[in-house]
Amino acid sequence: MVLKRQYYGFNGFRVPSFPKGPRSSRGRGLLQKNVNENQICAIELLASLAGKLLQESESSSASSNASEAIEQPAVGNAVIKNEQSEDAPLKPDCFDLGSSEESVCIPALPSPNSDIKFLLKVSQNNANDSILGHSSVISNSDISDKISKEVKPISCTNKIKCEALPVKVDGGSPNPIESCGGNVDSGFGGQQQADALETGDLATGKTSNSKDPVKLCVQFPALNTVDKNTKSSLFGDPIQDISVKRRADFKLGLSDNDENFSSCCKPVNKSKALRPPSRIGDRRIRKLLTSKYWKLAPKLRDYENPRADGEVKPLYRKRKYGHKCERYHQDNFYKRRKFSDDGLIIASDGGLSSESVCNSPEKGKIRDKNGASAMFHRDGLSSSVIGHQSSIHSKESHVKFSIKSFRIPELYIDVPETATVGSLKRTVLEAVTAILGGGLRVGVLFHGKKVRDDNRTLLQTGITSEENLNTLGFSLEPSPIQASTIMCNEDLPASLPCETPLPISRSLASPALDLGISDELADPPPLTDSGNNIESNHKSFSSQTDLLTDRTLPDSRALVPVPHMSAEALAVVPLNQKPRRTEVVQRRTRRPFSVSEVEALVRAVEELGTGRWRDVKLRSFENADHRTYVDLKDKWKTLVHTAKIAPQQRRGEPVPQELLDRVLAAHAYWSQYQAKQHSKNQGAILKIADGPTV
DNA sequence: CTTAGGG
DNA sequence: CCCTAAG
Repeated sequence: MVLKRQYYGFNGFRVPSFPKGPRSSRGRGLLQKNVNENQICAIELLASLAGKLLQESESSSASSNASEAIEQPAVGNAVIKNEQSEDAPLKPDCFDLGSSEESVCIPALPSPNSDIKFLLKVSQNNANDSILGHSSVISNSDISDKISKEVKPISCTNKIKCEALPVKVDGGSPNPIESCGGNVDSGFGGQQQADALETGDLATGKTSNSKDPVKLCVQFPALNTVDKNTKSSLFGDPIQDISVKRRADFKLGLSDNDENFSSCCKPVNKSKALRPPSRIGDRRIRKLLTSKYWKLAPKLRDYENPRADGEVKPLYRKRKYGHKCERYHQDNFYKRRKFSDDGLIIASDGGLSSESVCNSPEKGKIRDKNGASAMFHRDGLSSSVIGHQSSIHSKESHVKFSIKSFRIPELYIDVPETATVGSLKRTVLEAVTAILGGGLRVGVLFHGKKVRDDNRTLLQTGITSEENLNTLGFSLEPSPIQASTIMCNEDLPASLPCETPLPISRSLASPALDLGISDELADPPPLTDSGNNIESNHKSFSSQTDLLTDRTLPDSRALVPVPHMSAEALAVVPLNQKPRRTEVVQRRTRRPFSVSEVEALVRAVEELGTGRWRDVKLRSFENADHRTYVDLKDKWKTLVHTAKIAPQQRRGEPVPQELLDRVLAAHAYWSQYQAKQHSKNQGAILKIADGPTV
């Protein structure tokens, strides 16, 4: 059939005139962020704290009475003690996060009991722009950097200094904490920041006043556990009866967390150079990880966050970023496991999730001027830990406990209605990150649903009125930290206005949130793309999970249940056992193509034709690293299908008919083209009357 | 690594 | 989206 050239405004279809670039050109190496290897996984950090705490209590129990320890913020306590006991002395200075606008000072020695307030200030200017993102990025890396120096690579001993907890993020207002250091690293966007600084100063940890900050209580989900009884809390809450009298080795045995490790630890470059030699092995592992096993994932977290999409770690990243991580983790696990015999075992379910948002009457609203500013004081991150002393007191007490959740008592977020969700996420992240030391990303939940569009404003999203705030929640998730500063315009160059988030937000925005389990059921037939069936997944959970249940995890509720079994089964991921769920792979999160993406795709295909997906990718999706050429090809496939069906049958974000028409036209054109080529190859010189000219 | 297709 | 066979 002859296509009307008019259809295509420009030159109509053009036969690929240029030869396929040498494959060599493929080498695209971007987003390779050097993530600190020592980046500490939040979970580990927390777990470590717990461990430290326990150790602490035991050691201090001799001289100091338990109450003492109890009175003080566990963190501070632990930190201090650590400092003395551990080899590397803590640096008295704080960690400066770099930008002058936002610096995070982490006092090495938080004074116990002191009501330290932390402020997080973000100037308006930065709220939506890159600066914020930028600083954020810097902050993270910086933190991890710093921490890495202070903290030994997490090892079996888990010596981690958690000086990172008390944090103050502020533009530079005087503050007790601030004395700890200078903004050595600052130097980013001085001008803007200067302005920013003036916009507000929340130096004093006072609640912000005139504005109605939204008070949020962020709750960290629970670290899993192994046992019952003893309850203790970290971070401020009195520790109740920590039965560990002796040294207890602290172990982190995350059943499904190994994945988190991978995401937290450090993304590995995906360049070949960094890849482990054996590809065959990779391949095998990959296979193992895939299909058959990924389904197990749901099981693990199925209880985690029922109504909020469970957090899932982007396991699929492994593929891209290498397998080093895997090994790394395995090693860790192995080590940990070895020690598990006489240690604490903390199993944590990977995602730190949080939700409950407490709407404080007084400060109930979000509004206010410019930048998003958040301030929160740390009465202590609180968490409840349920511990249990092993019945047998022989050598070392075995303490198994679970940390139900960590909480950040008060987190005041004060942002203008015009702030974007993305900035809100960042703001919260800043706060949380400062506290946990990075490695996390924040997800926003509203009405139980994840709000992924970072570009929507709170107003648009409806996160403004007090009533609504009640349904606002945040989730903490392990961050893949691919802070790709480079990837600013992840989206289509041409079509998208560059109001796109920014580096940081990118990572934040990346829907690692969807339960990994997401789609399977949700995936609609190859009709339309898009469609936010994010929520539809919940149901699938149960059914699906059930199938997957296995004895190893008697109780699927990742965090809650403390299987009666030994650590072996639970915490320590049976690394040594069968391949099994140790490596549960998650399905990539669904990312419906936006209209602009479709537009770009159509345009590219019109010009390049089908069959050259790599080129299409390079041409229009170079910066959209989450779109592989296969994705593009698949999308095209669905587009063609969509274009053929009745509009009523289409689902998801409607694609302009105009585009669909172009899809059909292009599809027809290129199909014919291909057919022609084919016949040629066969030597049959078919004359195709109106075929496109070559 | 890419394509092309089925699932 | 995933998985794979093929190239």
